[in-house]
Amino acid sequence: MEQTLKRLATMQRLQVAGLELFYQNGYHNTSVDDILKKLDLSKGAFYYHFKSKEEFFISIIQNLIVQKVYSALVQPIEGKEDPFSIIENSLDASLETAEHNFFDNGFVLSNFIAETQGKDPEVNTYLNDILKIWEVALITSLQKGKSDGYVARHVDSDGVAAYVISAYIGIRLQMASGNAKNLRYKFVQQLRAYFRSLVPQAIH
Amino acid sequence: MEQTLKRLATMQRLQVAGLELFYQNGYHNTSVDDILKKLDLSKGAFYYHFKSKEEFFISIIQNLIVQKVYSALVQPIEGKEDPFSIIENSLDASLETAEHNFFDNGFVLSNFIAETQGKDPEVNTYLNDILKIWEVALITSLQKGKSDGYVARHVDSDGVAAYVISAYIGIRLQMASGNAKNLRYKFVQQLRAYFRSLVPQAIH
DNA sequence: TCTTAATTAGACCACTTAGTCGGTCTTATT
DNA sequence: AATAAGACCGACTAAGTGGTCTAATTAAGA
Repeated sequence: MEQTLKRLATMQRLQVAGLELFYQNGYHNTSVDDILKKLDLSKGAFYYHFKSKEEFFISIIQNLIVQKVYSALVQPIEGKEDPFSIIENSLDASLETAEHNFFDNGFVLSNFIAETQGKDPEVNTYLNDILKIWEVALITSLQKGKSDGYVARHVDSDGVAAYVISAYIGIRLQMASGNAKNLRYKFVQQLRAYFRSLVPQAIH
Repeated sequence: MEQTLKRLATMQRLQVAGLELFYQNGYHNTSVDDILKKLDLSKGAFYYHFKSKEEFFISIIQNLIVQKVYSALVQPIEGKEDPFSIIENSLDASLETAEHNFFDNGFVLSNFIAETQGKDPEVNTYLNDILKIWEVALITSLQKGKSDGYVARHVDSDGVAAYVISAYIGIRLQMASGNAKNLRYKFVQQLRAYFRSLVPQAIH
């Protein structure tokens, strides 16, 4: 019992430090030794808990990254109100934390997807699965919004979801290169203009 | 004279092969030897023409990538017609070539920007400069569109440009993970809806 | 043809990488 | 206290890594 706790604690420490370094320097550009040095641990410890660097990365994806994305982008839009406003709010909130994070390096998910494209197909799959979760949540929210009269009937929910995801990925990449505050403001403005075109028109 | 030609030819061969491999496997995940092996050249040849791997990469960026982006995304929107339709056309055309490229790994520029974020600040700067060129072209086009009556006066050209770039970056990343054709169609649909909200309203 | 310079070959160096393995310490069980 | 299992250490290996250097080859000009 105490044992398992210690085991999990060490694994968690490794994963947290690993994610931080992978996110900062990229997966291929971060060595296992880098992570170990940061925690004053040894090779033995690492390979006792994980059987390879890749498996380690996958465990990070499935434990930490899923969580991050879910709590920041999926859960907030599971309400019953106007999809457009709750989506806008969740994106804006997420951009705000990015803006105030001095070491922001872009959207974790899209960075890793870009890096593992072609190479590392297995890892890439796990990452895309997370994107898919977000996509489904968006689509669900939009569909419900139709029944509730918030979203125009003719709207293609799939298309809107893909477009929203695209825009978010792109703006995060640009924000990481400076001028985050300004970009965030512009983004929300345009997102709003876009959403306005998808609202049911008042009869006149 | 013959010399210079040969020199340039070899450099070009190295750059083309380098870009291909960097694009496929990432910059950090491609060794100089990989490139050399592909061309049956030796270390000596490489370091005779380029003084380091990084300088080599920068030369690729400034020769090949600039060209690619310019001819695909900047030049096509330098017309005098409706900005929205020429922008839409240039993006669609660019997505079409991506769709039909079986080895599409996403948008070259954004992939490299993501990879060199934090690490490799110099390289990152050169890449962002190219994005900037595109941004300026978009803004110019939109501004001209206002005088010509294609774009509503109240529109924030900077914001629209940033938003268009974002969306394009994001959709390219998603397209690389399969289902390209469908995504392209959805993207253009939504882009059109968005643009409609930025057109001057007919007086009624 | 002889000389000189441009270009390429490839052995070599110092260093880093992911992963292994025999051993050690620590904790739980009897 | 004795035993066993869990957790960790750190030297080591084999395969790369970017980059250097000398020698060989090729082409140009006299």
